[in-house]
Amino acid sequence: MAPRPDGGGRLRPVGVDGEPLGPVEEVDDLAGRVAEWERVAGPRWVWPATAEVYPELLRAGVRVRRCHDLGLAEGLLLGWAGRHGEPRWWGAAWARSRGGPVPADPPAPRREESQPALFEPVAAGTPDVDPVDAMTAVWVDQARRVAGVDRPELMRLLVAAESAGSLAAAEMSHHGLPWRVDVHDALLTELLGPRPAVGARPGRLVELADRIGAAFGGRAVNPDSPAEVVRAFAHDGVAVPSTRSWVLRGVDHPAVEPLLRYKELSRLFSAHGWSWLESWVRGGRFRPEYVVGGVVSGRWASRGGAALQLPRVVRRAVVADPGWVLVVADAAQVEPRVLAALSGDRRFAEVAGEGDLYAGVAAEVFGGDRQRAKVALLSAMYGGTSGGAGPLLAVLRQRFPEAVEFVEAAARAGEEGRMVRSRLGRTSPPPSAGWRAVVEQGADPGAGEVEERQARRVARGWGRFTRNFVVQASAAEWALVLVAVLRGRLAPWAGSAELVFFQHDEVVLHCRREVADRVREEVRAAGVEATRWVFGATPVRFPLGVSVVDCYVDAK
DNA sequence: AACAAATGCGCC
DNA sequence: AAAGGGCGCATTTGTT
Repeated sequence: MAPRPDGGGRLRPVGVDGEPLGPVEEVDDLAGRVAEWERVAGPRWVWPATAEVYPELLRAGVRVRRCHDLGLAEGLLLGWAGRHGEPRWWGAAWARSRGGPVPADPPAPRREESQPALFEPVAAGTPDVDPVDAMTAVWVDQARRVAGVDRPELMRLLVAAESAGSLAAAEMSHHGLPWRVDVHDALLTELLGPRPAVGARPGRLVELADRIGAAFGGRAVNPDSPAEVVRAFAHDGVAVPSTRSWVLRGVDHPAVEPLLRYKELSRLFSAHGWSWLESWVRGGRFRPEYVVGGVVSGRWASRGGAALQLPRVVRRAVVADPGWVLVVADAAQVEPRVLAALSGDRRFAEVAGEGDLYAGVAAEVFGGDRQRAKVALLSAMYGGTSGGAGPLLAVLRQRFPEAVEFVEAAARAGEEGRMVRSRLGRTSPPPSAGWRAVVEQGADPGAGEVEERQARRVARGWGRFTRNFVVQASAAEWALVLVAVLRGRLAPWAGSAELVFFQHDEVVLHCRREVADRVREEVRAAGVEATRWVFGATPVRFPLGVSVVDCYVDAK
């Protein structure tokens, strides 16, 4: 399908090999035609980019079951080939498949002009090519490239899940997260005082700033300025490297307590205060825009409203409509479970059965000390060794050698500048030319100690990235497939149960109270199904904590 | 005045 | 001995 900026477009049914099954249709009401096709056939829509096409369909009241997002698929396939930086929109993909010069960027949509923007790049090169033909060619070419990777069935799943995720993302933005402005406002007033005039600080912050000044002997100190705060501490004979909260917590000075409180409240005020409410909540809904695959690891990013960083306190304002409830599903300890499944470490997989994984590991090797087990595992997955994690990791390795070796191998690959891949085939970007230059300089026989040390540091840094990539990206895939499966399972409940929020390993649904129990079961079943899709017959379990609540803050 | 980097903190 | 993955956003500080 080739949409036009004016709401019309061209489409044509094709078979699985791209062969035409009917004529190209040119319609003025694309949404209406899509709805008809959905009714009679339920096709997989091949289109340029869900984020550009689907929101408008949703506004017209049209949902689709399946799609193939050419841009997202292109990104995955380019990444597989180690060509992460190249343009991934469908026009570039088309040019690439023809061996022609690849246009850098899609033309900006220009609604007013008669020449539809999406047609331009094709028209510019070869005026006689129909965009529907070009898109079909890209789709066929992508299928061919998927078939060429070493586990085509997994890449096929990834491409399908990414597209399904893009549909879910647009639907979540469309539906929105239920948001009670009155509750949020009351919360802000309770913590900060009444809403201040534009440009002014709320009363509670002014009061805390005064206390901070007084604690520094009456000097004027702007608590928002780290440099000033550091100087003020120095003046009182207290050397602090920075004003980070965790640093200040270890400092003995009367200004610390009000400073910490100030930081906390000032962040609430500036990041999720009244102006946030005015910018992002409309008609009782918070509608963030999700960027599917926006993070290298395949996690989603978001644009606007810091949707994926909603602080716990403001979740109090997320309240189901009357007669509705929120079903909040949170996958527990996904990343270590993913590591268990990825590595095939039998003993580790056993402790990654049902229940608390960290406790299981603790019982196995750390004498029941859950905290040490957690530190050891985080260090394995992130590459950190602070807080005495190094020896703990060594203990972990003795008991779970394959699991630890799996992440160590990924780290070595990164240190050597090689790429690594997730379970389904998402590929880490190659390191930059600057990185290679530094690392190679360090390996040079004539290199000095400084260069060697820098090279080692830089190489290890990239190793930490690839070490984490294999786990984080595979975890993101499990969650992506969960969303895709769940979306399918919820289709019969359209209008009574909607996905409204997704955050890495947590989904929130808004549904009528009377269907909540059945929805809860769908969520659980989707978790089991996602595990089977991504990892096959693994003994590892991915338990989902599912709460049915009126308010998001009450989940778990 | 406009832009970029650094700082700090929220989430997973 | 030290060494910690991925983001978005607001504010301050430094540069042009």
